[in-house]
Amino acid sequence: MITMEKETIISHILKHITLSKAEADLFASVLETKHIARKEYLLRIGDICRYDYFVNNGCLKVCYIDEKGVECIIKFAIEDSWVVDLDSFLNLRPAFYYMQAIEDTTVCRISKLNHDMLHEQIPAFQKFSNMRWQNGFIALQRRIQQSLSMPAEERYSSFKEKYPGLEQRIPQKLIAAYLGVTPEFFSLMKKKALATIS
Amino acid sequence: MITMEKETIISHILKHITLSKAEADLFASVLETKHIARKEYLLRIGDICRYDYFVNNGCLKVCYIDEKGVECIIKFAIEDSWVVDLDSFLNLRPAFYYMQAIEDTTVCRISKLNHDMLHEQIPAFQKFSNMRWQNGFIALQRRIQQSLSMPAEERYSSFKEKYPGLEQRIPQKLIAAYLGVTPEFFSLMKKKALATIS
DNA sequence: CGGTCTCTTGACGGAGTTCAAAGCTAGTGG
DNA sequence: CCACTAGCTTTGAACTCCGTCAAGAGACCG
Repeated sequence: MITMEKETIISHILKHITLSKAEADLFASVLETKHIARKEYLLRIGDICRYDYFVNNGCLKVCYIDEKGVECIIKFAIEDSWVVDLDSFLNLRPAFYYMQAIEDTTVCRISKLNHDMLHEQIPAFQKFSNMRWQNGFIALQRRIQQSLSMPAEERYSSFKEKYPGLEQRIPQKLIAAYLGVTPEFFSLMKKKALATIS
Repeated sequence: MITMEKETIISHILKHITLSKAEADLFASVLETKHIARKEYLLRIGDICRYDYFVNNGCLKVCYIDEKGVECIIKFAIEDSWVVDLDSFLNLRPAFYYMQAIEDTTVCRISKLNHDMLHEQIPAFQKFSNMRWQNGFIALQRRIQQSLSMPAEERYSSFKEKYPGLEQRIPQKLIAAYLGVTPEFFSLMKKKALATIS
């Protein structure tokens, strides 16, 4: 059965590669749709990440806990984006990251077994994967630059560009955790920014 | 002709995938060896990165200049590692990074045309690429964590783990640029670390 | 030798943290 | 529909890490 969620993910993929009808059907057949309520976990630290996820709607945070016990957010997974703990998924290692729903969220997931099968059966899918990780690599490089050489205020601007509208949907302490500053400092920073404008 | 440099890169690849004799020969036939003297550039900002490089020996720095005019080093390319400005190479965009030799260096390079050809002709090569960018992605994620949540001293430890012995080969201001601190602060930090031990 | 590059040292300033307290919001249950 | 609580946000003071500027000490070329 082809649900609306499956339609979305397939049309997302078709933006990047071409699939025959048979290939698209094969792909659709291995997708599983899953709902996660706000505050529920999609993956916990130490679990093995056995699925690759595509977010249909809602929003997840991907985090880890640093040595001081502080939650750091490395990415928000919003609608139309992929999310996986790659190291755990590929190498069957305990997950370093955890993923938790910030809003009620719907995802499509693909098991590792099916993921490998798709790579074998569909050459274009291999190509899609390649593109995905190359682009992911480029995006991460950009984030490293920013965290190395931009002050919090500019990182905040980048956040707003990268996730338009997300600021209105989530508590601001999560933005602080994404930027790598304390909620207290983030609050100050916003106030100062406003004062500069008016 | 199969030179020593070509041997090295091929045996590097064979650690990860299997190639037939014909495939290995095809691969070897498109490699070009190139020498870069210390302080020479392999790529300048704004150029198009037309090759994918494998470093046989020596060392390069991969850098950009931030808005304040400071050189930031995002990676050292030492012997047995790959280096390319991915965004420039894939999308034919002006390079954001530059690459300069820190020591006399020998590389093997593959043009974009041949790179694409290898992907078409050798399925295993596609797989190798995939692996490369997935691992690159995992490594970058780790570096983001570090720059977000570790003080300079711990980032310094990671540097020493990641590039064993490199510290002795390069000026310490380059390490500071890699860690994202000023040479002055780095000098202080090292002194303090020594004082703590003794 | 002399000049450039690199490393060290010190005084000072600013960005961001920590801790603590108080004010706000938004659920939640009665 | 109100009251209560838990979590979020703001504010402020003291503190830390790290940057800037400046000056001197080595070190490595030509």
